[in-house]
Amino acid sequence: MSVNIKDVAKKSGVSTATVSHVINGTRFVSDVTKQKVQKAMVVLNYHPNLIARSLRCKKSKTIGLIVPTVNEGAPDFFYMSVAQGIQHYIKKQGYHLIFSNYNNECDEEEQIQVFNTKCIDGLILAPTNDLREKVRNHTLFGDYPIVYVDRKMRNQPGDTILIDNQEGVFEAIQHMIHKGHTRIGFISAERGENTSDEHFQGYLKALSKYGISIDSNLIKSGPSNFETGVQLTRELLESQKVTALFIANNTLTMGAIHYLQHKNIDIPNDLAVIGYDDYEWTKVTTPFLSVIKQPAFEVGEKAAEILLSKINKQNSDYHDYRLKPYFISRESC
Amino acid sequence: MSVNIKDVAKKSGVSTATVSHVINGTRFVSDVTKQKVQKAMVVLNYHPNLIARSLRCKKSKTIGLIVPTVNEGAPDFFYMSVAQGIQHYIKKQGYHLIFSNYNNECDEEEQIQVFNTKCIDGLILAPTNDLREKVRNHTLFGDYPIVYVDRKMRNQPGDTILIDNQEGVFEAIQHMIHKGHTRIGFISAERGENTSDEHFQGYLKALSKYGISIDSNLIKSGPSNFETGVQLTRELLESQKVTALFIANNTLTMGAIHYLQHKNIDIPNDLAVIGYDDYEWTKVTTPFLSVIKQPAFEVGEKAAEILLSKINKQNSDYHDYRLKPYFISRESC
DNA sequence: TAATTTTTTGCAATCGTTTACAAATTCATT
DNA sequence: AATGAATTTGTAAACGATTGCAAAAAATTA
Repeated sequence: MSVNIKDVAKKSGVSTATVSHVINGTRFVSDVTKQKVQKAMVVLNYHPNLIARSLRCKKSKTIGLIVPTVNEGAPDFFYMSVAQGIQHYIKKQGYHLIFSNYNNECDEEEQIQVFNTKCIDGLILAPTNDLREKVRNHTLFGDYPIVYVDRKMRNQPGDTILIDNQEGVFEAIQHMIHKGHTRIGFISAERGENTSDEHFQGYLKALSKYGISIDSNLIKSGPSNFETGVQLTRELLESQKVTALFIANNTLTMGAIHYLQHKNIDIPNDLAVIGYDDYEWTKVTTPFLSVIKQPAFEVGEKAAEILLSKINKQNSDYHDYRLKPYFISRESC
Repeated sequence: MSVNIKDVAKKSGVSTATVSHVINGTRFVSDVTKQKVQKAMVVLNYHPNLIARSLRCKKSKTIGLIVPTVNEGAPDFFYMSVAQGIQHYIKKQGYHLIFSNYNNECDEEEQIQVFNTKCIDGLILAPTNDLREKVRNHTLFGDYPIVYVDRKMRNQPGDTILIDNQEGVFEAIQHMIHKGHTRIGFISAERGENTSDEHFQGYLKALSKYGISIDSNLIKSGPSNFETGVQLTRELLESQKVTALFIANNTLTMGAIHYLQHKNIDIPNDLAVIGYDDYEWTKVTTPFLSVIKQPAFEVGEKAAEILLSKINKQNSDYHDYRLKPYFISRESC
């Protein structure tokens, strides 16, 4: 792989400038020389060195991605889909993705530092809470555009791609109401994060739209893990009479479903259920689970689209973009 | 980001050579100048440009990864874990990963071409059948080391990291036999791929070790999808009397479990079950599913380890490495 | 044919590092 | 103080592309 532009130039009897212009179409070259050059390129099996090109042009055609693709040991499917969406979009434009998943916050900062030296053209980042604080002081980022996904970064310029969490929950609850349910349980991750808060808002909005009063006994929340899902579901069902249950988090949904199956509760007759995230396991349950599906892949695509448009200076003002989740109606409600 | 080594040199009153040597520790520099240089670097917030370095050193500290992380629209968790394993290992060594997932074979070839121009230091590749044929003719690869994962590439030099498929199945079946089962159903993906063939060998090996005769009626295979899993399980259970069932493929396992839950079959009393791949959904089923877990993360780590050792010329002969799956004993068998 | 315009190409600097080679400085020795 | 050895630094050429500027070649015109 050590054949370079000079070799091609020599072989075809022209200057490197001409070869370069043939490659990039950046100025007129007569047909006859163009063909000489092209022939030389295939004969020598020449491929331009992108590193040299990057150095000269100060464009690497590479974007960085920093997301937690692994969460407490387990792979985080949401961010994986985001990554795939990005990949899908940028590939078409000849861009590359170098990616890096962080495990803790200190790590995250370090990753950004590394990316800075890599001359990335842009960055897609899912910021932790911690990072939001830190970045206020340091000059952490280089002078490339940044797009944030899933979480907002208030004190920093940049676009943000978000999920319309409220709308997703609203639709699900509304669907339940249309089916005649009025006592609807709601389980979510701990309040405080903007995602769970928005979920809760969606729940309230739907109930109030249809004039159903809020019963705080039907509302539970806790840390996002399997056991809590089991636990909260048990607490809810043992103490309250509900005809429908919405769980606003995938891991909690798994716990809930496990409990319900274990207790042989007839879904949807005894209890209608809508869960969160359309992962593979929702197709194993009996009956198949209706869910709110987050448009993770689309988030990735959108992030990539916005980022590339920023890189190419096609627009310069910052926006938040909210993508609507899908309600996937299967058999559980 | 336009502060470069010259700026540092000027600021600290030394030559760029000295700065470079301070950065890399490549020759002796007196303490006093070393400190001047280091101070200038922090004051200016200097970070060496890795692209320039790559160009000069012909080392990019970047490795490429080409795997099908998306398979028929659905994310492929196996390769995702592989990717994470790689990531985990190379990060510690200061390497980066650029990755690319292919959807069809022609795409795969193209991706390799692109990587060649990126000056990757090494490549990790899950080759398709198709690629194995193609590569015979072309000079497709650059002169970097290559490590193959999951599938062998016979006509090309390189190491291969494989899973000991036979051993995994053997252990599972043996476990069933120890529990007293003799009529053990076996469902796998279509024969022909070396993975399914190895699965089948494991089944045969276990049965013959314990002197259990082979009954071809208990052996089913078909394309890897949910419906086939349902279908084959039904066929097996309706026609044969079996007390245990092993499914050597995750998607087929999902179908099987769905059928069994739907039919209200008592696991493990009516039927003991061991499935394939320890994905999240195995913890939703009632009872929790015992599985053969493929060491995907470890495959990634091992691939990275071997590749980096090749890049650093620490060894030069090619090997196949076979990693043993884990048998995870839960409640279904 | 000479002058002028148009078409087509080449020269050489540049991007930011690393590194072979050599030069300057310091130190010890006589 | 002059010499040589040891220590410490600097100069400048790479790496492989792109591109502003200008020159050569061809075509047109007078």
